Amino acid sequence: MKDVVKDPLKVEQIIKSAQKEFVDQGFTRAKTETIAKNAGVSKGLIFHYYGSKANLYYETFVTTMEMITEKADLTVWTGAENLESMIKNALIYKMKLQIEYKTEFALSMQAYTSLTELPELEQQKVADYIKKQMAEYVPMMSGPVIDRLNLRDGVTQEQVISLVGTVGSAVQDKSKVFLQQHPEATVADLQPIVDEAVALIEIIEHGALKPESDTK
Amino acid sequence: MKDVVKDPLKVEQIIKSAQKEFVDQGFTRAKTETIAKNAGVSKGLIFHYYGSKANLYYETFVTTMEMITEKADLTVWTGAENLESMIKNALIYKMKLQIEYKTEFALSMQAYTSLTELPELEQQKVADYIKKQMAEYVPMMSGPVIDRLNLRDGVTQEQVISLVGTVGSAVQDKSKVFLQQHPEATVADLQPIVDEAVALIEIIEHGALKPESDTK
Amino acid sequence: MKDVVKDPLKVEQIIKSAQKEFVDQGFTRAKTETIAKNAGVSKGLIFHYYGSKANLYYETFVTTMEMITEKADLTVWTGAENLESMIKNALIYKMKLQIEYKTEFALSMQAYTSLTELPELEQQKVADYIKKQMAEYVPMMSGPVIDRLNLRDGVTQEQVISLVGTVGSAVQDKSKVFLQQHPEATVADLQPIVDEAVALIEIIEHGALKPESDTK
Amino acid sequence: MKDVVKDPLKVEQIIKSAQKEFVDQGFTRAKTETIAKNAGVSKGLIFHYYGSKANLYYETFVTTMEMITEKADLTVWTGAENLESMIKNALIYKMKLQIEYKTEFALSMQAYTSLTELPELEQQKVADYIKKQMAEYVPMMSGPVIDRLNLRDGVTQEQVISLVGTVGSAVQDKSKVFLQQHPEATVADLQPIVDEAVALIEIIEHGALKPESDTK
DNA sequence: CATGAATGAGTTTTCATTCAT
DNA sequence: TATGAATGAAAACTCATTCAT
Repeated sequence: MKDVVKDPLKVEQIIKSAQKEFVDQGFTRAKTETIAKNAGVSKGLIFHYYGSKANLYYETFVTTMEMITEKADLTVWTGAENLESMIKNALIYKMKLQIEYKTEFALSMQAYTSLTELPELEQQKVADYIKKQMAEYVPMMSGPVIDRLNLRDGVTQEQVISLVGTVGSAVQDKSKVFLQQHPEATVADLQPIVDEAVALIEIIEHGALKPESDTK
Repeated sequence: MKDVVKDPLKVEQIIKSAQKEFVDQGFTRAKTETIAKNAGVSKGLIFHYYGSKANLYYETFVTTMEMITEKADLTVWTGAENLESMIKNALIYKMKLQIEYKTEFALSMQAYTSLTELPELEQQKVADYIKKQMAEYVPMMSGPVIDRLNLRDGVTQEQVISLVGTVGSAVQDKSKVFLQQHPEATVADLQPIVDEAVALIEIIEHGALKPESDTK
Repeated sequence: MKDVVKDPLKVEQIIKSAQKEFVDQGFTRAKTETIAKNAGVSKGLIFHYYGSKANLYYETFVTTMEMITEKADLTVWTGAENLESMIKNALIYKMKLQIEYKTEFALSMQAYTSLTELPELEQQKVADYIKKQMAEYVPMMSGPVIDRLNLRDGVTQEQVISLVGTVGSAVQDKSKVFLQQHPEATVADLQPIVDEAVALIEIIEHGALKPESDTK
Repeated sequence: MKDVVKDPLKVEQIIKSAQKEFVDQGFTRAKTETIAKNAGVSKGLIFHYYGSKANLYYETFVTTMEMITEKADLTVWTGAENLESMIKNALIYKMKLQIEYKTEFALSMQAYTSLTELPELEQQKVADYIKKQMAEYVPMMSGPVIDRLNLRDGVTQEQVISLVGTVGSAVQDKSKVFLQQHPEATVADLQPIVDEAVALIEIIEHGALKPESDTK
């Protein structure tokens, strides 16, 4: 597929249409016909560009992930003074993105879930991409703040990252469901979910930090 | 389908074969032909019993969930003195089950993930089942112990349940991946995952409980 | 099939159930399962007795025809003085039967129509039966009256029989449709159809008979 | 189905092949595979064009009816001076068509007969089409001549139309059977059937008209 | 004799993919 | 390069028929 010359405009239309269809229908029930129609191109072009539906999925996924990570402003993670404010900032920022790029986020969250629907090869490729991303981003995102935390004896940075990550995922899940049910929601509407999460982070913080540093 | 007389032995063989095929291939790639062959019955019988592949999935899922919940010994949850030992006991017990009933657990964990592959109707039915289960079991399992905990001011039971549940899910995910990669694993092999989780719970406990009670 | 000992009661139930199902659904869409269930016997027995669905159809058809012709009181045809009264009597009598034996009549009328749905062999057998019946009954029924008619020169008995038969068929068709739409209809409700037909017969009579005899 | 672009040539081949298969085998026993093969197209294309076998039947039926009515030269009906010559002309003309378009006519005559084989929806659609056609054509065809007839007192136009129609149907039935048995028959071979029918019409005419007008 | 659970051949239908234009 | 009509392999599903009990 590498040597096929692609019209950037059409690529954009195809990917956008594919994102929507894959998110709405899942990989299996998504129809290339529908994707092509909504993209305003022919079915043939999609296969010309991407070779197969499975590879279209992979490319759509990768493109989407790149777009998301590109938009991600790491400073909201790295600039915070304590866990609580970091999470709060990060969550709010993420929710802004999640609202603005609803479909893209949904796709990224659905990817792991869609794995079994894919053929062997693409299954592997998507899984590898996710693994690579994880390895790269999770520490990068939380590390700088974690470094500055005054952890209790016996508590490791990895544990804190793990707990925070877990809570973050849960928040993202809740937001997704909420956004599916309220497509016109704003950040304000998601505030309760943020507040809930922040409260949980507070508990974690209290449990992870040395008493003297356990005051904000 | 309710009034079709079913041979319990064949039902068992079919469900078992279906569990394996659905777990291995996912709903879409699973072939009724293969399920029938491995169950030692005819394709026709499966349709005679279950009406459609989608409904076979639903019935397989429900049967599996019932089997799992039936095996679940709630006392491991309800009998513990503190969060840490409760989680420890529960996790170890759950892992034993997860090893013994690898396929069943995999199916139960895959269900949510398979939703988009199912036709509308079954999608709804599976989702409803999951929702109902959640509502029923989560509080029942963690409630009794949580009740006895001496929570810090400002920390609610719901928050603790939420945190513990989140960690539990993460452990289950890790175990599943591990078991896929090491099909012959024993509980001992999963011990590191348990230990990790227990450490996280300790942090949560420390963060959630009043200082005076925060010593075991 | 001849050497299979059959329980007369069960035969009756099967035939009755088969008549209804074949009439309601047509041969193709009729299900042996449904026939067996409504007959209160097992599917197996039907095949034990009749060997195949197609042969069941044939036997049902023949039994039905025999029942109808047995009930037919030929004197209503043979006793009349003129065409008009013959037809009138005959039609009314036939309608009584058609109301009383709705399903049986419907089956007999549907038979020709169902031919293409049958396998070669039964197609032939049903067609032969119809042909034989026609050859036997039509002249027997109208002959005696026709013999007594004083036909115009150039008008043959065959022509009159043909015209009368044609009108008779048309009436039967109309009655059937009417009975389908008004299952609880009585002979009185069908009177308009009879009157219409009688008027047509009057015209035929007028056209077929010598002027001097053309007055009742 | 309306918005699928269809190659007129292929449509023609498919419809032609479908006509033959449906006439030869009836709806149920007709195989889409056979239709496709004889049409020189793939099975897939037929479903692409028509969506289902049942709808293919409906479209084949409608196309056939349209072709027949298009070919029908109404002047043969409307131009005649008296009943007898009208029928004679019409029958002969119709038989020419029936010979030339044997399959098409056979399909049109079989339609009513095939109704029970079709799924509910198509059953309805075909029945509706037939009803609509009937309502539209019968009066148009016979009306103009009937209008000019000098009917006896007590004889209505409707009655004459009814009788003539009945005879016409009977002729068509006979011709169809004859043509099935003698596929190479010409109009001349069908002459006896026409003559028979004309004789019947004469009788009707004699019976329906005022004596003074009852001479040609 | 009678049963009805089980079979599997036979069909329809779907849709990713191809390829002539 | 782009199209989209056409393909046909792959699967789900049906139901008459069988046969062990």
